[in-house]
Amino acid sequence: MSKPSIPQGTRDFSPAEVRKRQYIFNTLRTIFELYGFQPLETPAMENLTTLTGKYGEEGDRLIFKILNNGLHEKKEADKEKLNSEWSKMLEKPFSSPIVTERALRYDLTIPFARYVVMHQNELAFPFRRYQMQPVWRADRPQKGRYREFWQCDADVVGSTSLINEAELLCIYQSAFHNLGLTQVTVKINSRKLLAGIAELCGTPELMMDITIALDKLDKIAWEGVTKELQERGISEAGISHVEKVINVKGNNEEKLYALQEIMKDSVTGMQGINELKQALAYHKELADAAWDSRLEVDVSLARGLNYYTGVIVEVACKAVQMGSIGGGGRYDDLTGLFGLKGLSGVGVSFGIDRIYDVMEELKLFPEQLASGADVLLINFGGENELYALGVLKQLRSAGVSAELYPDVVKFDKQMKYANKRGLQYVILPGDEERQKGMLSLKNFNSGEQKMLSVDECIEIIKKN
RNA sequence: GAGGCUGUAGCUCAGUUGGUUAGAGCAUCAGAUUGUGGUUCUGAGGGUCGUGGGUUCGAUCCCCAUCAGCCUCCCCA
Repeated sequence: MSKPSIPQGTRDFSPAEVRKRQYIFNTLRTIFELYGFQPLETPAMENLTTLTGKYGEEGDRLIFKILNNGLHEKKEADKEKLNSEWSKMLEKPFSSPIVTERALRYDLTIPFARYVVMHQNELAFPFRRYQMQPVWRADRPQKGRYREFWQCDADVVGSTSLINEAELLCIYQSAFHNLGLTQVTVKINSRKLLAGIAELCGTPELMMDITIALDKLDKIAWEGVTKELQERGISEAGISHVEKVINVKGNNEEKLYALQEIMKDSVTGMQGINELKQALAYHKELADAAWDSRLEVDVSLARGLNYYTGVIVEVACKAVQMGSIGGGGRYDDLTGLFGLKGLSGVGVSFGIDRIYDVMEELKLFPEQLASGADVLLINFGGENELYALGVLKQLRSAGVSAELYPDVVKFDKQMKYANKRGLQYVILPGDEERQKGMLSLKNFNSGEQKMLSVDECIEIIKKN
């Protein structure tokens, strides 16, 4: 017999971990609902053709594909085809519907776009939805990177208003505030601003190259970026333009003001700046002064996914060495990929596994999440067992979460069980208690024990 | 796709410059204590030293291969 194990990059979540994760989910769900977003769930698997080509070349490689069933049952003619397709797959990155036609969900945005197109006639636009489900990526696991992880997304489709951007920024800030996660920075930029930079360089077609190089600024510093820009074919004049842009300092207003001067010859760039200004202006009206996460215009922010077209955001927590804990942006024609033109969308994503890791490292989970039921009834067997069942019923109908030890085993074993479970109270329904119609209630934290009626027990337990 | 580190009890890890019977802590079980847990004491069980091969009189240790896990780059949540 082999040792039991789980696939690389996946995890079991033990009770205490699930409680903490639910705490995050519940916090986010409350906010999403408060902002008027509706819940949506989509299948764990999608047709492979729905996913391929949406995440770039690297993304395609990371899609978990599902092998078709019943390959051995194919007719002989099909098997020849199967063999040749299989050979191709061994030579190069290649997929064939005869071998695999389904794949695990890679993110929540593309399935959402697919859903919107399929249900366009039923939906009231602008459609606001939130979705909290696992996604899978065939990446190599490392710190903060899993092959199965959960995303919580909020998107609005069918509206170009920058109020949406402002609302989503508020959702981020509100969520991190409610989770007690400080030292969070929400970075904001615009793809149009990046396009404007490329225009200024005289090489608008190299926007992606400039973007990718610029994105590495905090890792490889300006010198490294310069080198990379040279390698990617940007002229010296262009590089000096880029340098001017990234050297813009100050608060958000000052930065945008300065960028306006630099960008004045680029229509697209100016558009990006104006959008940022407008989004921030709306945000100012909507934001709560108590939220302490920073909102920072960062022209080096790029975002990998290639469907973004407008404002883009990314969230980082400076207190912990960890990749981004969230990201998002506007995509002008996402549903166009599935044949529905002219619908603009904007959304944000929370990486809840990373948020969990960060909160764990910073010890931000509330203490009381750890415990489960409130009280254990000791099983003394015989008539006492029946007496205990009656008490159990009363406790539960009063809303006290309670359990009876199901087996008649040694007293100290039952007590040890209660202790290990971290329960607050133990009730001893023994001979004496039963005869008096009372209960002994023991508080496990103080060690104090009293003979009480059921109602008194309920009152004390509920008060705690 | 490239590179680095680590595989010894259920868990976390010692260990042997190659030697007979491989250890500790935690956990588990039993007892001290058959209606009082969390503290303490006593005892017990538990290992193909990741797998395969090589060197050797002898390998958990050295060499090669392989698998798995962790980490870094790339990319991302």
